Amino acid sequence: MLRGSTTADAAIRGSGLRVTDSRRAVYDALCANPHASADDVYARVVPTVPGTSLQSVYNALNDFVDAGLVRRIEPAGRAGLFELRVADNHHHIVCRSCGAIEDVDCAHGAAPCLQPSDTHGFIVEEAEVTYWGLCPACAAEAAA
Amino acid sequence: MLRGSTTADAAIRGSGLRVTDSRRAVYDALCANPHASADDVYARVVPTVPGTSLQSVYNALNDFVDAGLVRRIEPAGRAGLFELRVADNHHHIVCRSCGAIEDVDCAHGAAPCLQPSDTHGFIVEEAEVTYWGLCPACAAEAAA
DNA sequence: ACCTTGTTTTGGATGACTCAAAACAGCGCT
DNA sequence: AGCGCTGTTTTGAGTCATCCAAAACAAGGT
Repeated sequence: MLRGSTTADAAIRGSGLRVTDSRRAVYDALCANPHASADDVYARVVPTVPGTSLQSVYNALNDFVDAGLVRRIEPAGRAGLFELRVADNHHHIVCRSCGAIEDVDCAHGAAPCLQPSDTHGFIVEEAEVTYWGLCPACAAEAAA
Repeated sequence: MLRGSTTADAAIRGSGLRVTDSRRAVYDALCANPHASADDVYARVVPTVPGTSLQSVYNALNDFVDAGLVRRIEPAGRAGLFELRVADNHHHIVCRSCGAIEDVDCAHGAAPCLQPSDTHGFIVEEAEVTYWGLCPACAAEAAA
């Protein structure tokens, strides 16, 4: 029967997309790994959807992003990452050593959480913050 | 004689790097275009340093970055950009429509200009902010 | 002027991602 | 339950930014 989570079904269908095994598996993979690259997702999807392709994963991810179901982030120097948390203006903290990523809620509540000092006439729609540092494990290792 | 700017010479030599025509030209290109991709730099360098290669531009840019002379930024979905402003914790505002970029000084003065609400145990070294929006030209066009 | 060592050139390789056409499968309809 | 329209997946190739490595070359101290 290969039933996946019904929440995935609802989310996918609710976005006006057809529900397929492939998409369900991609959605579930993102639930299991909240900051996954396309390769990460593929690795999780392959065992349950044999014969699937990396391209299908990209298709599904891009469709989800277009539908507003998934958010794509791209820390400098890394492959794109996908996450299900969406539309809540949260940010990210990235470990410079091992690449670990955690969510950081916006310190100031509602979006946009910051205003630039000088907009140069730009209309600012969003402020994206990336904190760079060391995760606990790498910090401990560096101290030794 | 092909003399380039003496400020370039001083900066390059001051970083412990040898002064070459190629590097001088790359430095000058960054002066002329404060947010240039490797291709942009190459386009500006070729006319004055015939026979140079894109790889040489990459070499020079990477050497500059390693030496702390140049900063590399990478707005999501775009090629890396290089700038001479360094070590002053400024941020960027990027036009979603045409890709125009401007510097934005840190609203809160000294680095790091923000602290996350929850660090998840990470040691935060830097906060990088990217403002996304519409430049004046694209905003005017969108309004019409 | 010379020699050491850093730099440039050349050519190839990689990773992340996209494009496009043909095969396939949801799901609304009857 | 079956049909068919239309969206989805597969396959295979292609692109772009960037890097790697070996050989030719040149900056600058002696």
